[in-house]
Amino acid sequence: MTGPIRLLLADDHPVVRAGLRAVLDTEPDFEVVAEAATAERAVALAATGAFDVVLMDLQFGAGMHGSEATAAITAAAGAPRVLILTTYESDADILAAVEAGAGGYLLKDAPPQELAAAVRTAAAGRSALAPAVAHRLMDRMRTPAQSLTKRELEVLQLVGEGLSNQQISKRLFLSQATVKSHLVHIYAKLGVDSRTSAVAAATARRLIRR
Amino acid sequence: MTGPIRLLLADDHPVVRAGLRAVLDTEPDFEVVAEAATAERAVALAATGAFDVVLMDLQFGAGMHGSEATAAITAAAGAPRVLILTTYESDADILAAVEAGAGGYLLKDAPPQELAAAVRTAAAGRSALAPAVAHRLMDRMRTPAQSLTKRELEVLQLVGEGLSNQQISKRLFLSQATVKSHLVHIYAKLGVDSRTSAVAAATARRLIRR
DNA sequence: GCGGCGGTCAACCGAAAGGTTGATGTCCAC
DNA sequence: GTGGACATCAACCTTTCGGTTGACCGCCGC
Repeated sequence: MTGPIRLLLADDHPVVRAGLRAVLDTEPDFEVVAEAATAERAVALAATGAFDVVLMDLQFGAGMHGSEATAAITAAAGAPRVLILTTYESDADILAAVEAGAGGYLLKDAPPQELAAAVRTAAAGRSALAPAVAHRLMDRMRTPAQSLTKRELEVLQLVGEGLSNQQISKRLFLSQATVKSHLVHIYAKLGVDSRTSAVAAATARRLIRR
Repeated sequence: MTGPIRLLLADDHPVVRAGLRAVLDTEPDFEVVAEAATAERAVALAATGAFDVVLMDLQFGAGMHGSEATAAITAAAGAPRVLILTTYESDADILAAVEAGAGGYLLKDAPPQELAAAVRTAAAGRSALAPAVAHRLMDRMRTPAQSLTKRELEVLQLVGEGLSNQQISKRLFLSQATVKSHLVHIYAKLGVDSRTSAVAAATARRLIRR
């Protein structure tokens, strides 16, 4: 890398953007080139090819979700690396982000030097994971039997939001039979026997976000 | 007020503190005197009397909650004004903050100039509310209190822990008919039609703890 | 190629939950 | 002491959910 690492900050909170800029601009090898207040704007800016690393929030107030934007950005050839920077770590979020092609997953409570190190790691083409996130992934590897699949987490997340099987089937373009099938597997893996206890168990294990 | 407005920033995210500092330090009449990464630390610092306004987050990663800290700070004579600065606006959060003596309630997605204006408003002894928050309070005034009774919350809490009506009835020494009766009232008050969506709604409004 | 896994769907049944009506009793406020 | 809010329970009915069995397909690894 000849020049500085060129950064795009994507977060809907002006204060967070200012904080990231303050923290990262002091690093001599970084250059914060632009900011985006929406995921859509981040996708558009990233397509210009003017960035090496995108720092991407997951939750935007409205519109596209961060993981969708990540997928859109990384789909292009010569795309910048995308670093997820969010407040929570749930299996559902982490899997969606990795699936979307994220080059790292950080938590907003990270100290500045950890943040800077992760950006350099991502810029170098390696994966940058927050310790808490890495720990969760290791746990998942160790016990693959009782871990939920991506699809199961997707269903469980919607259950946690209070949707009925009918509503979930429509949201995910499935039949109710398939939703029930997933739920049966989920119950077995979590050792429960109802949707409410599944949500309680999943919340306790931070499998889904509340 | 003779000197500048002296500020204390209380937030567990280094990035957010840096952002607030960056945004507020550019105002000539503000002086960010100190930062606190925990609510406990904020209470201790506020007691020194070296501040005019405290910018307080509600959710800290661990330990005391922001509304508890607010109550502790405002209880003292000659206490600084406390401005809540958080991501979400739930009825329960807002009420707890007002109850605790907060002098304002802002959302983190506020533009910097709105933030600065709110700080000056609070320093002058007036109440500073974000438009979205003010709107919620007006809504609450218009619609009569529809709050859940103690017994209903008790039932809802158990529903949230994943118990069936049968299990709840045994736990509370009731018939299933009574449990169902409570649930019907709960659904009506929350505007939902299933136990899972009731839990989701109650969680979002911080009516029950998870 | 074959088996296993993940994802999809159908049909069926019993159990649980949702919804309604109506009733009793207590407590408190006006 | 009358009305209202809260809590308790019963009977009844409809809908949803939980559980099972069985099936088909695509993908990946051996």
